[in-house]
Amino acid sequence: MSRSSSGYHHGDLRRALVEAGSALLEEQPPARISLREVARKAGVSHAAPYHHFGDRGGLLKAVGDECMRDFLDRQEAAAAAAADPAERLVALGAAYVSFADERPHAFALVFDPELCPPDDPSPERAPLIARNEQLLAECVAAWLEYRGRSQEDLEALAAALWGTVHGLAALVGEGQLALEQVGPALRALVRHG
Amino acid sequence: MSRSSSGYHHGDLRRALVEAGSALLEEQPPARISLREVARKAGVSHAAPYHHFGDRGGLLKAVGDECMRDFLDRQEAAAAAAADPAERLVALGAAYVSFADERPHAFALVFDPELCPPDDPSPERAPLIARNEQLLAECVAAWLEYRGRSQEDLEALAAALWGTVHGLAALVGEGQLALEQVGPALRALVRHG
DNA sequence: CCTCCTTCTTGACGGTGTAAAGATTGGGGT
DNA sequence: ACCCCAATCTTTACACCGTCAAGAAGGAGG
Repeated sequence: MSRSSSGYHHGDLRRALVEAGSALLEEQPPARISLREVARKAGVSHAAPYHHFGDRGGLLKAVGDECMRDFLDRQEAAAAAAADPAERLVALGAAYVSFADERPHAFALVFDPELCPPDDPSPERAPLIARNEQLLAECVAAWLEYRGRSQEDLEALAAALWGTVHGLAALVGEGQLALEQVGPALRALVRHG
Repeated sequence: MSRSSSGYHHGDLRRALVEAGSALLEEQPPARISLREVARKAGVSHAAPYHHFGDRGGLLKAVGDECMRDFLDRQEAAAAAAADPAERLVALGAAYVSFADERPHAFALVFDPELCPPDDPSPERAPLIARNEQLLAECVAAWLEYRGRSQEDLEALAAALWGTVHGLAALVGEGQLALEQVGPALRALVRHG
């Protein structure tokens, strides 16, 4: 079954393709990844992917889902390891930025509006998005309570923090900003109101 | 000279191609814009662009330069129209975000690390980058003085503000955040330290 | 054992980026 | 005035790509 080295019936081609795509993504931006190259890397014909993913976008989206999972895992692990709510918020942001720094193409794919649309209702993506939103909301809510403030503008504050961290991450991922500049930048932002 | 409708010697093909590319960019993301389609739109053979721009990337970069100019003009106009340094900083950010909202593909192109590398030393791009950095630095410096604070961490604060605004702009441009959420988000960020 | 259904291959089509070679034209030197 | 040249654009060609249609291979259930 899984030990068939003869052409047809690969065993678990879907996973193999996603892994091949993920491997290529470490060295190439999403736009440069071709379906045929992924198929070649997985040792199958160029049309094989079409049965598992409808088209090129489908494959890239599956790879993006994998990246999103990694991205989320990292945020959750960082949040879990923090002591108090303030540290937790910082750890969350640090995980966000360092992911973009270490895997810029994966980060770009996750936020590519063509390949990974933001309002994707698919059963693979939707729970990930929900979990990420919830994680952020929880951390911000805990921090607000920790500081003894009202939860009134929880949503707005969450959006603002998301924007700040996302912007720094994007700039780092695109090479516009060095990772070392992020820490000082955030410290300066806290210092001035 | 410029009125030659017969095939060869277009007159000002370079500009025509950039304009055709810019027009396509209003409806398509950079990745979907093909050299041949741009050439077609300009009424010229598919290999014509190669004499003016080395390759596809060259054309897209030229289009990106044009977008960057628009982007900068908008920021400068917004900054010039503001009364005091505080308003000026807000206006700068608002211009940044609204550009990403109105022309998401242009925004994406300007910050595409493949097509428009961040450390591009080319004579078209370098002055634009410098001008933008200077504009931000000036606005932040003026604001610091306006508030009677030290200019010590000017650079770090500029990076932080850039990150914040860029993040919100990117999220809006990618459809992850609605434009209406940006104002409340920033207000919440100011409210809490 | 035979059949069916899933999975994968082969082959083909149009589109793309790019390079090489050929056509056209405007302008400078005589 | 002419000729030649260099710049500009076209034509042709090639490899690669995404996608679709048809066919082969093999496992699962009768």
